[in-house]
Amino acid sequence: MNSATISTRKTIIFREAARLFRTKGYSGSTLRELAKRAGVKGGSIYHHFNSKQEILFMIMEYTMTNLITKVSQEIEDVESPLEKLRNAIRVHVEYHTVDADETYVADAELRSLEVTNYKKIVKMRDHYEKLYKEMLEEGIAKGEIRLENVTIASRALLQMCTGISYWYNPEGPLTIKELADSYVDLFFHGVCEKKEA
Amino acid sequence: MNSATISTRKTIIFREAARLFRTKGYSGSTLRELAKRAGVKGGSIYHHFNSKQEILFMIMEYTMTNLITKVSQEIEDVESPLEKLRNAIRVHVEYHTVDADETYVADAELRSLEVTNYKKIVKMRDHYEKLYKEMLEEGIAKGEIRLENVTIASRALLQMCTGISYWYNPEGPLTIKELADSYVDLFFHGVCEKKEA
Amino acid sequence: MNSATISTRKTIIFREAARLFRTKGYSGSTLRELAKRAGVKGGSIYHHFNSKQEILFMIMEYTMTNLITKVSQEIEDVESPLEKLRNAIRVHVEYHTVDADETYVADAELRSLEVTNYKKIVKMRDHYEKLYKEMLEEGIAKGEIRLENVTIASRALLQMCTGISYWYNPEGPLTIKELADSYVDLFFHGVCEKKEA
Amino acid sequence: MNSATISTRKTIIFREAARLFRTKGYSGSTLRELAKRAGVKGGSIYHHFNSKQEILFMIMEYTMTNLITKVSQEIEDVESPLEKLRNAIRVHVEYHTVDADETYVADAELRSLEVTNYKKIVKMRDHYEKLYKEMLEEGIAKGEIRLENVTIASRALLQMCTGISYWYNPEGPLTIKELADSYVDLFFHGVCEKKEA
DNA sequence: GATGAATGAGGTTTCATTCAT
DNA sequence: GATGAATGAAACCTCATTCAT
Repeated sequence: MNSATISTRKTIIFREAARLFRTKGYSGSTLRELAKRAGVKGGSIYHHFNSKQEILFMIMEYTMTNLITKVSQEIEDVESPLEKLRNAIRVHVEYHTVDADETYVADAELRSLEVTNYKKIVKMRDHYEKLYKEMLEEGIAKGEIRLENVTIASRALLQMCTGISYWYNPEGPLTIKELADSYVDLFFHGVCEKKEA
Repeated sequence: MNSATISTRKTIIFREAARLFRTKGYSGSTLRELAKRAGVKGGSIYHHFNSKQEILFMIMEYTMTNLITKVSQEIEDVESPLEKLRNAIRVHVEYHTVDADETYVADAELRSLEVTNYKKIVKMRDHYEKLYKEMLEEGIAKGEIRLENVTIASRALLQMCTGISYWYNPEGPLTIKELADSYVDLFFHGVCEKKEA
Repeated sequence: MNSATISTRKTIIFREAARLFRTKGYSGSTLRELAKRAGVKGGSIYHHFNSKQEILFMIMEYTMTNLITKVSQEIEDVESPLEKLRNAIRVHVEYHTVDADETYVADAELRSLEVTNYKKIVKMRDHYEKLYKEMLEEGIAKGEIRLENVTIASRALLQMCTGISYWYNPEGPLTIKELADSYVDLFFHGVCEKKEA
Repeated sequence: MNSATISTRKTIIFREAARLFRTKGYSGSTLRELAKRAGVKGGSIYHHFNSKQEILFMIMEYTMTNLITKVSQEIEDVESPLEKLRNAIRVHVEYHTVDADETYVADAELRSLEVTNYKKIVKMRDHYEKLYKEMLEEGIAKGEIRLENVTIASRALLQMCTGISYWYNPEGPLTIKELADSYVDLFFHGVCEKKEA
């Protein structure tokens, strides 16, 4: 689903679903309301999707695929681990402000997935998390990063950055670039003025 | 509701509700299942709570009250802003591992609150967030903290620490103390070895 | 149940039940609300009555007994059929303003009775209606009343007079006596100025 | 809802609802039974009506509209007040035997209406009652009617005539015309043979 | 492709009633 | 006599899904 170019009915439903699921949660959303928002009547959704669950799954799969692809591309040819991390954070933040609905849903609705779908998405999540762990480990190996627990750190980083889609307002004063820079700075150097806090 | 001492039927329902809401979400949870888990029959829940919504609200109110009280006490007589922050983070982390179900729900189900309840809880959240902003601002004023945007930083901190209740397993290898220390270290100093990353 | 003298808890429940059933109907009334109005807690009602249905039945039986007794006494030693009718209407109207709740319920809730109770009350109703039919027939026999259909007339009369308990306000301008006189006049002479309308 | 011509599922539900509400009262009726009587399964009713309350309201609104329209038309071009009254009573009686279920419900279930609906129907009732009061007043003005209290008389008349829908059996011996004539006669001349009763 | 009607399973809630205290 | 907790049946209503048109 290339949301940039084609805007068929299916795309509209997809996007409205993300928006609706974000607002009311998957269980709290009804297909009737989705239909209304998408400008169709009740059962028409079933011409495009086989079930409510399928819509959710496609949103999450689409989002995870995008995240993995974008971040992978961005760090592919970079040498420095810190440079990689900086790029990754920037792309992550950016994407969480552009497709804020989809990323919010992908983050919040894991528990609403049926078991088969759940496994698929968890696998993608692990893959994505692994990208960060590898960057951190590489940084440690090269002496650029000091860290006790890579798992905690990568989770903390992702949690903190993913949270952006919970509150970011594209019409607010902050540009995406400033936001990304703030997060990079925070994660790299913390808030203390001196080392011995 | 003092969950440590009394364990009436109401307390049991309360706790099972937190556990259930955490697992399946508020909308995805049914009172039938809650009743079964709490060991009562269907309608008996309504002797203790007026509605499903009320249970949710009580969980969130209880959690926010606890968080505000605990953190306030912990920073009350402390001089150094960094010491305050360290204590606050420790209490926050600790509480998110002790009442993990309740804190998870309090974090994730804001959107499931009806408008009146929503306003009350948001007010408490703002209060709680303000505690952190004030610590950060005090730290900046005293030259112990360098920071561009206090709002972003406090949100990032809370998001990152709150995330603990999403994955922490009390039977895993990490002690709460180690966990708290890791988060303090991360937020204070970041991951970079040197300043010029 | 002598409502004039004793006022035990049972009497209070009885009266509040009539008031409640009148306002919300039998099916629309709950024992919890009745309990609250009567100043007791939930299940205490069952110390005085065996079931909700029993309360209803007692209200209706009490009312019909009263009506039959009062009217019978009032016409017992009277010669003239018209005088009898006048007295009966007066008593009927009077009682429908005094025990307005009970009479309203007795009139409106026949359908809420279970089959055994239903039969008993219908028998009393028929008895009561028969009193009026007999007065009318006696009046016809003595040439004081002209009428085509005694059943229709007695029903019309009772319907019209019973309706009082639907709207009569004891604090309004009309006295009970004026009201009764109006109904007697209406039923005796109609509204036409001349005979050939 | 033109019950004479179209007979869609919605119309069927509407009519069965009137019949059911009449038999068991609004509160005493269940949508399950209504569904069964209308030949649909449970929730299907909600494709045609938004709630049980809406069905009740529609029955009452439909009935009051019909009554007002029919009576208004019938008296519109008539000169004599008594002739008007005669026509009005005839139409009223007729309609209460034709749509006996609906008129019964409209009469008996005022108290089951929610506040907004209640106000609307009471307004229509007042309008209808006013038609009768005006006829009576006009008759008094022209010297054709003698009457002390127009309100009492119009209420007594309506109560007495409306009562028909409580017992009229279309398969019984009485034709509608005879019935109407009896009521007109009763209300016009009363039952007394002579004036001085 | 779209729609409106229908379904049936299940959701939250209510309520008469029972019973140990 | 009174109470508060508990029950279970049933109430109204919702909703994902199907299907004939």
